[in-house]
Amino acid sequence: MKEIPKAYNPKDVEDKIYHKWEESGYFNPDNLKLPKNGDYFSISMPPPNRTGTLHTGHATMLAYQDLMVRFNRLLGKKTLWLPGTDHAAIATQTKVESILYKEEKKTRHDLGKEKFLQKVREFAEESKKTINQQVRKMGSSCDWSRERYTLDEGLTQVVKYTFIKMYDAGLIERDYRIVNWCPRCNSTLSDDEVEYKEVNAKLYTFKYSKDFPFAIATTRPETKLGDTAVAVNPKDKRYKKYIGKTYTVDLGHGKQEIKIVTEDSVDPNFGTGALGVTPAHSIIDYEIAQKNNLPLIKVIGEDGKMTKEAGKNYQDLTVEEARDKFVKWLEKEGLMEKIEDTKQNLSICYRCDSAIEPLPSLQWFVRVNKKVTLAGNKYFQNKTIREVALQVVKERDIKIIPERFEKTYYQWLENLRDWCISRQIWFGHPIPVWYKDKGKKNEEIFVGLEAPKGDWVQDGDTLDTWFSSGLWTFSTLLDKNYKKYKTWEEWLKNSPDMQFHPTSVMETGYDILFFWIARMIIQTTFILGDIPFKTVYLHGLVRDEKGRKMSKSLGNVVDPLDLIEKFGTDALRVAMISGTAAGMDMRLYDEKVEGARNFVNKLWNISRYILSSVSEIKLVEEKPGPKTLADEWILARLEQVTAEITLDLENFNFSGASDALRNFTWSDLADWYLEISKLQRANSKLVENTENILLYILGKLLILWHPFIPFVTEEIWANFGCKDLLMVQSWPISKESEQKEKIEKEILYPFWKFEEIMMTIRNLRADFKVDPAKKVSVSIIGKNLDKIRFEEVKEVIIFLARLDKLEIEKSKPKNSVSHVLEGVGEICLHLEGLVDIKKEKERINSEIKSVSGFIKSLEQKLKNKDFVEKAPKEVVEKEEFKLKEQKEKMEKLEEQLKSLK
RNA sequence: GGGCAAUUAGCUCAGCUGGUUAGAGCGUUGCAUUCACAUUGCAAAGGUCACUGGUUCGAUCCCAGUAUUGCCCACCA
Repeated sequence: MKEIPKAYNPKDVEDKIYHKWEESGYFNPDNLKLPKNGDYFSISMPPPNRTGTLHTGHATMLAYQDLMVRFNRLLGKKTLWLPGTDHAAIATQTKVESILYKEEKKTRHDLGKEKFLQKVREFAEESKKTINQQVRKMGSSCDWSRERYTLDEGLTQVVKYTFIKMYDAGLIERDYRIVNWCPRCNSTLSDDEVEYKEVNAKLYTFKYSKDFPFAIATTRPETKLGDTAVAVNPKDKRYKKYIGKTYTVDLGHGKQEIKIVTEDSVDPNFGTGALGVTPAHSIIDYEIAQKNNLPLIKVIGEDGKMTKEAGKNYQDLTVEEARDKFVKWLEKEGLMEKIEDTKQNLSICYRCDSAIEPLPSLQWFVRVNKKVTLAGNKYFQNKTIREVALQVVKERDIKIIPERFEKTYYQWLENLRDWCISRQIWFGHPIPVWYKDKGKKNEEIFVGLEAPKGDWVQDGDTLDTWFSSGLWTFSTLLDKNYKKYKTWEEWLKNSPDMQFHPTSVMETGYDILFFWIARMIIQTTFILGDIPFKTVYLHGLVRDEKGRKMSKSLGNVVDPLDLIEKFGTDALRVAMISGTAAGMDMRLYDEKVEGARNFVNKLWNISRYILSSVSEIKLVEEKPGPKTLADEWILARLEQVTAEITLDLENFNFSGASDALRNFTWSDLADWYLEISKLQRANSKLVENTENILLYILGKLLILWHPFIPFVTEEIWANFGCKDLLMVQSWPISKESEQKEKIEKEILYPFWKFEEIMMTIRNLRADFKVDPAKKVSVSIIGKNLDKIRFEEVKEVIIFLARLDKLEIEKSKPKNSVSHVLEGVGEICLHLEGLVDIKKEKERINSEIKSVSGFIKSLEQKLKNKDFVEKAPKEVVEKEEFKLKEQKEKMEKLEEQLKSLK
């Protein structure tokens, strides 16, 4: 007898087990013993931002990824899960700025660039430590020896090369365009980094001047100081006569020319139907201006204040001040017609929630609509970035799960504008561009890895953080010692770890489909001429109990570490994976994790029962021969559930796999076979074999559960006294050829037989036979079911009592039960009753009709060559099996019908 | 405005290309329980699969429409 604690206590084992794993070196694929077929499986961990701590989103991704990684490692594949962190330029800088202000009431400018960056680096380093510790807490089996950081030397080198290559190909250019400007972050943002918020606003309707023929409406009067046109719908009769004319107006800051132009998108029913065009401060207006060759007047500056061009009266005022002043002026001049309340969709910065100010600025852009041809690149042959990004998904080089997100992705690509990649942030990858005589007429530009000799000044901006994240799947696999390689091409080609590229799966939340997934596809196809990953699996977002998004202001943020503290990592992992479907949001709350914890404890006690009671603890690797029907049944169920969850896991149906395994473990194994085993072990002829079966099943079960709940399974495994760890055992799957035979002989037969008995007993169902004498007989026969589950047998009686056709009273069911209780070997009940032949005939006939229809449709399906050839084997086999089943059923029904006549 | 999804038990959700009796967890109710496990066992109650039509021998599933909710994108100046 071995002493095992009554309840599983995760706190006692988790850290200890993780240590064991880490020390074993098995996280590193170089240390795995591998079979000949060299299949690999790799995942790049989406690098958490170095902004602080782990949240539920991270916990979710870690649970899913570790599940896949452990499963594939057990399958014997060369498995790599590469961890790392992201510098998250804007997010990290913002965070440090707010800490700095809170603690010292200083801004980054008070400190100066170098000192401030030093602070950010320290903060990022601290965050990394915390995060890595928490990633370990989740049980992640990632290879720490390959850990990377987006600001690593090697990765920085890749970023530079990529920039240069894209610049040389003409895909990156510097241009003066309207950008999204965040006055608080003091930086540009890409279109995807802009969010929207509905706010109450005022809609002002006014005329530019007394002699201007009609009024316009706007929520932002102060920008009208920069208007150069008014756009009307070409079909709008009211304004037809003014189209093409130019008016000179004075808005109190000098003369300005307003031209009347047409634009299809103008809604004649909104406001006055006339749109004041401010080319410098609205992207739409900018596009209208370009079509009509209108000048730009920049009235708002990067600091969020009015510029010189806004006129003396307004210069240096904030936007709000300028608005008040201008509105007062309009009212005084009698130009204001009305002020109404309205709702406005305000654009805000996704990091700091400040209002975005669109304004023209000289920035670096990635051109998405320029056709390029790259030597040796199978994708870029006279194609644009947009076309290639579309192609790889449309042609299924990359598969997205769930599929519906492919459509979302296409839509994003259709609306895609050039990507602004320069940021006026200090923390990040400097842009590898140098200028001579910057801003002067004879300005020279140099794009390269290092500063050229002479009087050159580097671009002060940094790159969008997603520019470096977009390279993540391969930049992390390149040899750290890049100096070893003569050329960039050699580095890409000959780095040993590039054997893991393209990565097998990219697993992440659907919220960064555009931010990240799309960028990786764009950049990787450009640089490597290859895809970054074969499959994208998108999980949903974690919400609170009421389905709300977690947010600090609501105070409903769930800390995964709290849940781990309360229920253990394994429980949290199961809770996150079960009861969800791909891409669907999930709710997380204590009760759910508690349920999972209870299951983990159940598994613990199953093994406690087995391990503490067998005469000898040993690993039984060969399947013991079954001696009873119950043995046959449980072994067959194990095979069946193994096949089922293997298929589920391969098809990314994680929730289905965990449900199936849980049902097998709890209902079949614990509730049935373990009870039966107690009786079998009382029999001296069966005891040894039964114990072997228990040990065999437990061993396999631990492997099957390991990807889901690695800690508890590894801890139980240790009791077997094996040298090697559970995490590197072999997944129990038999060879394909054997599999088919097994299904016929070993799985189906005992499964159905025992299942039938259980069904009969449990679900109050029995096999009916109607004989010519109008009598119904119900019989239940099961060997080796003696003295087991008497409660269940009671149900049979209750069932019979419910069939009012049967003369139940006479058979005294209660006595029958006691009779059965005492009986040994066989349970046999026999009851008789009357049946309505007419109704029975009708029932059978209608059933025959439906079954024959079913058979017909199945036969048709199997005749269809397209289906037989294209559908997966399992599906075709399943259909064939169904046909067989239905034909048998048909025979039975016909027999029944005959017997009624 | 465009798109995507959801609507299944009191609650949270599964349901894998249409097939006998629609499932699970939690909750509720009753009973049991020194024998691996109260983090337990056995059972019960609880569903017109949102609604209306259509296709089919057969629809929770496919098609059309309606209603409600959520999300994404575009954006109203």
